[in-house]
Amino acid sequence: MSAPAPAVPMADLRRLALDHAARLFRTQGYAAVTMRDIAAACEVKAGSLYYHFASKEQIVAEVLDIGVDLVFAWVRHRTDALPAGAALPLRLRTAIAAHLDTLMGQSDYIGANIRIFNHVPDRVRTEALAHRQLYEAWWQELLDQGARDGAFLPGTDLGLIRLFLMGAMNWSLEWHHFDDQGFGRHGVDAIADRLTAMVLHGVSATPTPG
Amino acid sequence: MSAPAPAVPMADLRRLALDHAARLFRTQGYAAVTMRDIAAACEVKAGSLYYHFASKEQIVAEVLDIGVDLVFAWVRHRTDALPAGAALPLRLRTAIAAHLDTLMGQSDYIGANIRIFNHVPDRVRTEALAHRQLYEAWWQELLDQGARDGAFLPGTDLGLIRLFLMGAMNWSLEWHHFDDQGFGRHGVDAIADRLTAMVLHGVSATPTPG
DNA sequence: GTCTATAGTTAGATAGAC
DNA sequence: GTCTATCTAACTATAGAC
Repeated sequence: MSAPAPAVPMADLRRLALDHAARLFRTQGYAAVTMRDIAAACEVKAGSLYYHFASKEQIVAEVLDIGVDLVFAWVRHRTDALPAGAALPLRLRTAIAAHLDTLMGQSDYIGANIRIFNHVPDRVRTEALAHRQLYEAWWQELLDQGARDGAFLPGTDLGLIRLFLMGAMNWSLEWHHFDDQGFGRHGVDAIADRLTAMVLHGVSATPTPG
Repeated sequence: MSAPAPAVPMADLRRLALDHAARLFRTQGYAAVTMRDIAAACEVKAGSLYYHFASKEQIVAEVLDIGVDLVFAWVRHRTDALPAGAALPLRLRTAIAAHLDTLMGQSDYIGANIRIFNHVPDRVRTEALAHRQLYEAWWQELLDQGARDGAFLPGTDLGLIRLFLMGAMNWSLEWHHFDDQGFGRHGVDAIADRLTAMVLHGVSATPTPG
């Protein structure tokens, strides 16, 4: 089972251009990718893109939002499929696996979002930030619900824990490659298990002090 | 005590240009920053930069390497100052605090390194990667030494743990701002304490299963 | 060491043919 | 719906004045 494609149907070139733009933005950055580059990847001429998009800014704005939509939809889909009373460790492990699955899978969209977010024009970034914050709020609520259920040590700053966790997950973009001989050999689920275990129980051989 | 300035003396404009280039690359990306932008920030004309640098590629190559040099020097300085027999928890906490101190302090260099690494020309990235790997190897050795001292649970994959930790630290670029009302209110040491505690002992209220 | 001026190239975007 | 052609502006880098 892998993350679904975007649900919104669209003209072939429009969808193809977004796919290629996401890949090019992720690998080369925002300013380095030209409308001619995107068009060439689609095997059309640059002028054709302007039938489907008003500007380069519109393309990147859609790419950024699709990235969040894809990962958010897949994480919700997987966690919604859990039994109603599932406890925090299982819910957390499932959400982590789904997030990593999208990052490490076929989605250039969320990779582009993470890598070029700070480098897009101000208007685009402001709107993309609002979109991203809805997703981050979902994670915060996952953790806050766990706290209400008594899953965490008293005094745990779950805002900070969420940021540490997002960083640990999103940094996998920098080291995970499906075709390498390194950590790509780990399955996504195995990596998710390790990260969940570290966040919840740590890796120290000695018990928590205090 | 804060991270030191680069140790290599250089002409005023050369150093000034690197400082501004690092800041501009971090905030805008690589391709989006022009030689005219860097020059304007230094209050000179673009042609003047070519007395000090052969090309834009040379500027970005130096910025990337200085970023690693700054954080590596500060992390080593702080950990070298520990007592000879310091155990892993203290060594890890000190290294994490030093790394975060550089990221959250005045250094745009390491911020630029992290944010534009994937978007610089191939030659530049290849050389910057080799430089970066020396620093990553230092962290791996820190953890491996801890393992030899019995500090970690048997079966811990310290390669993965290092990647999770680097991600949690480096992602602070995305949320830490000294002038905000958010997590910028936490001191660097307090954040380092929380991250060290999570990695070593986790945040679960219940003991490690199994 | 910094400047002006400019060569040569390429960018985003548009108009109108087909 | 895609094309060709093109506008205006901006880019890196260089040459040579000062």
